Amino acid sequence: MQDNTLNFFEKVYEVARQIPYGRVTSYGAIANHLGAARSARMVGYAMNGSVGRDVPAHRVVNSNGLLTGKHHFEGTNLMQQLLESEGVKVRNNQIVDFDKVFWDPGIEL
DNA sequence: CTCTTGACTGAGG
DNA sequence: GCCTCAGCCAAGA
Repeated sequence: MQDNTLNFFEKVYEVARQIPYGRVTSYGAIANHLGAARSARMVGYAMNGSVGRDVPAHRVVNSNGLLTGKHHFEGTNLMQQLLESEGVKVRNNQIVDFDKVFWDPGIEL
């Protein structure tokens, strides 16, 4: 499905959608894989449109493993619940074993 | 075209 | 370890 008309947003969706169960990644990692390493903010920005798509935005966090985007979810801890539901432990809006659950699109892809 | 905003990141104190 | 500053790029008004 390599649509030649892949927009920046859609590219982000494609990668985020491939995040395996119980794994997470960072905006920079996705952006880097897209070739726009300096566009990590755009990745998060694109996630705003991820609602209504098959994009598990709750699996995407910042480089610190902090759930920066939890405010964009419905509840106050919905994002955390989703992660914990997948086996990802979260502590104070931050992923505990971030190094272990981290998923690098440039390595496993 | 110009300005603002933003779910980021890395470097410096 | 914590806080602050600057750079980065894309979309919307």
